[in-house]
Amino acid sequence: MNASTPAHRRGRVVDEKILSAVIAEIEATGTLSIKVDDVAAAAGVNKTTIYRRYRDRNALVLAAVLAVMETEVPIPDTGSLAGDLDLLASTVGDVITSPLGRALLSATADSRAFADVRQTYWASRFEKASEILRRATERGECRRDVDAKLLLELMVAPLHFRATQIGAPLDTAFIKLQVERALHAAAQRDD
Amino acid sequence: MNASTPAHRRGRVVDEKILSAVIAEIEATGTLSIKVDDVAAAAGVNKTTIYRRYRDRNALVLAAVLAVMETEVPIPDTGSLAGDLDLLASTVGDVITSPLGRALLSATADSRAFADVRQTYWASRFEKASEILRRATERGECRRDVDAKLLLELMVAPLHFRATQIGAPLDTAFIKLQVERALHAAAQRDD
DNA sequence: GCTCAACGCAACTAACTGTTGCGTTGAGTG
DNA sequence: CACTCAACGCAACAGTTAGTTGCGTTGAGC
Repeated sequence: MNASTPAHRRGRVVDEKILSAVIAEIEATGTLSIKVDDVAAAAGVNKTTIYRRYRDRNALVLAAVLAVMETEVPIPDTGSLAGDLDLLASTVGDVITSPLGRALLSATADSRAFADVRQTYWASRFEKASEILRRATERGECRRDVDAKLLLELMVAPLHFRATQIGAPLDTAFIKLQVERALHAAAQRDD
Repeated sequence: MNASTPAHRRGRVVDEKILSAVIAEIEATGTLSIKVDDVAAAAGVNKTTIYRRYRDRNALVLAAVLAVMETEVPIPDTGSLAGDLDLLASTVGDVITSPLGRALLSATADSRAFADVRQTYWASRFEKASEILRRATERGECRRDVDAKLLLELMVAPLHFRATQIGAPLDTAFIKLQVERALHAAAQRDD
């Protein structure tokens, strides 16, 4: 990401060891409140080395989180709007219910920086997923005046709310219901 | 809550001072990660006294949160389903966007106990608000086979998602949109 | 084989949580 | 009024974790 980094080969190897250790630790504990000492031990690296690269623990966790979020999530292209939304909703559901996902989405109040990360994440995700609606419009499966991002937001919101607040399992029936509501909103008006 | 508490009059006064100090501190910092020393200072009470009543900081915060949540929220009764849902959505929006509400709803990963609190809160809230749908059904404003709790959940979810994840303001237009979607779901089928 | 940045290591400081022992206060009882 | 005993204040303490500092060690590249 930063081509200006001179850093001997050692540097890059250590970077990866640290960040993957952070992720492993977050997944193991289900919390962003990980201990720097644990990360150092898991990465086989001294604590001092970590603090030479990151200002404080927050910066460390933030870097690891950003690294994960940069992994591209493929945009579904099944040939039909229903298929695309179904696949997208399932994928989002998986992310939300995974240990790492839950830790990321729930940790918020303690850091303004993470608020930005969340907002950027969803904005980017909805932006890219809008491609689904664009293709659907070309196929005539979708009204031309549909707000793609809003439609996606309203489809994902119930999944997120149920997983984080209600605590109920994200069963396939519930996911399917959200997809159907989205399809209904995208459908041509009959009146 | 505990009738077996003998406690001289001093006890109850101190209880209230402590809990309200906790709430004030949460509102001020926007976090549940408050410092016990600060609470003690704000309550004009010694730290030891707090630890004599609550096992640890988590128990203290939990008690304060529960005390707040026990304050009854009035169920709207405007005479129309649209009016009731509009008022309900606005109230929920206010809660979600308030400093205290945001702190409560976002703090989650660090404590299993808080997960139960959230679930209980929404379950209780939707249960009581179902009365709105029951009255609407009696007035013929609502289909008889509507799942009241599900309808309310799907109306609230976008508000919560936008406030906590998207970070966008909860403007009246967005709230009104959710109310209209709920009304549409409750409406008699025309086919 | 020389150099210098990256790394390891140990010993700190600082902040916060939770504990302990003891002295002090004050509401209820005789 | 005097006595009692639980509730409270207080100070000092132990334990954990974040973050720092100074110095010795290593290893890639010239």
